[in-house]
Amino acid sequence: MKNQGADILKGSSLSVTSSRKAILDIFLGSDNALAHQDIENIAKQYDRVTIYRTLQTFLEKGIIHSIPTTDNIIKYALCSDMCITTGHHHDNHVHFLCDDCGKTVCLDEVSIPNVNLPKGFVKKEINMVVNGICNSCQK
Amino acid sequence: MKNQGADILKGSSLSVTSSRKAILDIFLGSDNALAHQDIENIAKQYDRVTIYRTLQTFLEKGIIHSIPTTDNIIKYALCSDMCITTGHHHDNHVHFLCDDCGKTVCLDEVSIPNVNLPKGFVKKEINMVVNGICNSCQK
DNA sequence: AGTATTTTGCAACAAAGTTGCAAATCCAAT
DNA sequence: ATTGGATTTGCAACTTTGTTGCAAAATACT
Repeated sequence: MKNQGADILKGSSLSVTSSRKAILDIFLGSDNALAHQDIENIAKQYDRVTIYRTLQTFLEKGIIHSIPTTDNIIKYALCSDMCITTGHHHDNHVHFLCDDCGKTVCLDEVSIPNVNLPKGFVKKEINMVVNGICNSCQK
Repeated sequence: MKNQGADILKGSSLSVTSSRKAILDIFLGSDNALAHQDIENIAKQYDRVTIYRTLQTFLEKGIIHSIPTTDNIIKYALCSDMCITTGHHHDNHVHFLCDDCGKTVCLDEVSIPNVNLPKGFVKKEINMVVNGICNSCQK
């Protein structure tokens, strides 16, 4: 557990740098998806540009995935272990955006149902984002 | 049909101005969803700020809806007649984003399937965006 | 440890979005 | 149709977000 971040980086054949470890640790320690801005606020010691490039790299390597949300802020979350180890994305889960606290979470246990598209449309990827009130804000 | 734009504006108790009519006409004449930038390119005679404000107003009045897409560009499309007349949103259709031509279209005939959320989560709105190849780019 | 490669931070820039305010436009009531 | 009040527009200035090139620093390889 000690060097989980470094292990993930090595596993994706990325060089292990302090900024990458720090950003990865932020994701590992967060229970919700994070926007670029969130990372910037927490990892103040690193340059804006470095954070942009790191997130980009993580996306390409499949370490994180991006979530298109209705509040027009791209959020990122760690991919499940399976994603990282196989290199294939199985982001087949629903995302939830709380209208109250604004947090975006992966509902890993809720998989996206299938849909039938009209003739001529070929499906490659599906994103499903549900807005509402999350379990913490609920009362 | 002549003053469809003006009628929609009056129906939403908005004053009828040339920019609003022009932007509404662009939507009425388009078969796919449009980004702010698209509008700006077509309606060159109007100020950027006016377009931002007009889109904002249309959103608030429920004349258009926004579609969160994976390409990180918010796109807007007209709401169905039912949306506008009832004032309630029934954007219960799937959106399709073509990876080839980049167009985003409403699949009005494909409704979003239901999902069961974990205990404590209350669903208010669902967005479903499918990426792939559209019927025009296929072949 | 020494060298080649990769990554970082800085500066400068480009694009996207916001705000305040005066001038122009629209609407409603004479 | 004209006038007066409210709304909308365009401009300017600004903030935020994202990008690019390059030299210095850190990392990896042997």
